[in-house]
Amino acid sequence: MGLQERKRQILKAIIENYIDTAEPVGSKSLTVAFDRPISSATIRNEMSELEEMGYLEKPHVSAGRVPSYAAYRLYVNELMDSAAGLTAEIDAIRMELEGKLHELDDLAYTASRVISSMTNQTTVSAVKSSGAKVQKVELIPTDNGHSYAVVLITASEVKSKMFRSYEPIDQSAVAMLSTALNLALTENRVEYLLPSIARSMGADASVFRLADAVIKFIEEVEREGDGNKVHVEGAEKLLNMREYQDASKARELMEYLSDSEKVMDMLDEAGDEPIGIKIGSELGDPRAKDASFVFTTYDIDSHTKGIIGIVAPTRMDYHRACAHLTAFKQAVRQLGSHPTDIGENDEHR
Amino acid sequence: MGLQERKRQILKAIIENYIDTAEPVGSKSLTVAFDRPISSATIRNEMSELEEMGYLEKPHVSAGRVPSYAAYRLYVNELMDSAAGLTAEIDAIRMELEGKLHELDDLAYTASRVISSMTNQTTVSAVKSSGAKVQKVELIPTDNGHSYAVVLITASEVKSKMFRSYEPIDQSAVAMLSTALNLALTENRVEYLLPSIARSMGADASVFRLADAVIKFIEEVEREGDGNKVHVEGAEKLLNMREYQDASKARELMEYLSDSEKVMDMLDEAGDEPIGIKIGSELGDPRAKDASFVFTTYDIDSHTKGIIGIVAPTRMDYHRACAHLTAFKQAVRQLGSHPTDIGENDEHR
DNA sequence: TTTTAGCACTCTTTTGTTCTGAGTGCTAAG
DNA sequence: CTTAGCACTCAGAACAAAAGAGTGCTAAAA
Repeated sequence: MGLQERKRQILKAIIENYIDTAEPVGSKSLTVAFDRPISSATIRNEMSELEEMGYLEKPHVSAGRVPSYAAYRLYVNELMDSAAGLTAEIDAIRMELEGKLHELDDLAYTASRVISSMTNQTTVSAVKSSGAKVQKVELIPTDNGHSYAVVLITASEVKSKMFRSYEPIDQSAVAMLSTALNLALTENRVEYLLPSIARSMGADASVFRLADAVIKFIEEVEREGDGNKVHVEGAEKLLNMREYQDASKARELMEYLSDSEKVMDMLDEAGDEPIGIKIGSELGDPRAKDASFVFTTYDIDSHTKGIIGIVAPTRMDYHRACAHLTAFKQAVRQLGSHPTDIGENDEHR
Repeated sequence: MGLQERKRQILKAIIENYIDTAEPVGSKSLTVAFDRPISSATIRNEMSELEEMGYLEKPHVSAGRVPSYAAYRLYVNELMDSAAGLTAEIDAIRMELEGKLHELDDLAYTASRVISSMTNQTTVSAVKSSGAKVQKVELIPTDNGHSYAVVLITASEVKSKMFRSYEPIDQSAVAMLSTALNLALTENRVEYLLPSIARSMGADASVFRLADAVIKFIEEVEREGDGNKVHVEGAEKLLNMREYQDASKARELMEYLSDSEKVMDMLDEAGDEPIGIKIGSELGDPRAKDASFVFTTYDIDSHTKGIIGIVAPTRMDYHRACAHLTAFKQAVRQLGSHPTDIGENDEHR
């Protein structure tokens, strides 16, 4: 159902104008926007057809037109100059980003801060590790004699936690426990370990309790990975936008952002496209119906994926957002693909 | 300069009324608020004196009166029913809190979420560890042969980080490095270690680099402690408040909250009072001049302090806020003072 | 001396009205 | 098919009047 070339041009101009000004655009203001000038009347005709097709709406009869959801969808799919043709700008952004993202460590957090301040928009980011397999456990005594640091190592991640016990713990029993735990890990039978420990060293209750706590921690790490926290950065920037001058509108959206596991879901669903774009109702929540989310996912390691994106009104500058995220993605790849001599990598959460 | 009893009563009534309604309160509406009824004219007289003394202001001549900064200060200092007389309510809140805060682990984050949702207000929290002394380092090889988990143990905290090296690292050299590092730690001379390592094992560049990275990490942990991140929870709740219906007002305050190291400063300054209250301009930032911050600090361990507080318009319900924070403080104390058999404790950041 | 009723006065808020301007849709001519 | 012209619509601004809330002051009552 291809749109004729001129309609596309007009629609594109309307959208970009609206993105810029947040104000309904009228036929007159468009006459200047073309090589061969067209009269406002002609544009009006086209506009009214575009309206019939569902690409434009008017807030009221004597306002200009405003792009509809369908228009934005079309815009990002077909009309927008693709990020591909933008290498120069992207390179510039990437350079700037690379200067600020030194380590994969804490990437999600840092990146959301940096991108939020570069774009002056709200960003949302999250990290999820799944299927992480704990491969090794270390029990490290601390000097006072009754606390233990427990360290788990998964494919490419360390997690640690401190446990304290009221009574001192018998050293040799802990050594045995450690061996047993690691053995159980390689054999994948951690869950059966506790009873047998109870049998073999039942006397020493404190070791048993330590074992219990450690096993719970192992299971938790394997089950939940990284805790899946979602981080919203620069929420206040939404309040700069025309469409969120109304406090209760803004509040709704912010609630959606902070409450939502939707972001995690997107990470799960995210296909292979480099940049994902969810427009308005595609976000699947009435509170976010006037917002869009442009995001990208990236791999931190084989078990850990990250997602980061920009949230803004539907009339956001998709082009710029894509550029930034593309640049980010490149910067990460470069950061990751370069296990330099001592590359610092992720940490505990 | 004690205020006569009746003036105090009237002022208190005005403040509490205003806290409740956010609307200037007039003389008439107060006549009902006393045991022995007083006429509105009398109240008007008192009010106008209170105004002269600087406790009341009027937005304009035919509105009621609004408490001034001085009034709030007086209120929290003298007028407000002290939290002490509230044990029943506090107990109830504490019970609820205890149900939700199981571990010191991640306390700052969890607590801010829980308190924000209980009070329906914005909370700010932060953790700072200072003077932490790294006492032990473990270098744990992971199976692939060229990555190392490095674990630091301070007084009561574990921190870990993964380092990768491109080439495999010689095991025995690492063992030596580990010994050297721990020795240097006990002797407090980590900073002198690197050159001597370079001398003794200069051949093996990868070990040298690992050493370098680990030492940097040690220094970073000792210097910066926990990274001092400030966490703001429930920012959107500000947008429910009358005084932040204006988006740009709200934006300013939110900017202040997320940008600010002021919270950290407060933690540093915080004296021994159980609850701190900063009203309006006391926050020392024009962006926060119409807000107040009620906060409390707590010890996670001897090197780690936390702060958590509630942010709201100056006409916030100080009483309730204090009750919640007092309850929180009690809950934490109970959590901490109870190093049960296996008490789970804090983690890496 | 203190309290209170009464009343004039002030100033915001609300409501209603008119006016203006932007932008459209339609018609008829190019 | 495009464009000029024009009547029409409607939101928002500007203005005016009315309503309402609350005060300050005065003079009488306690």
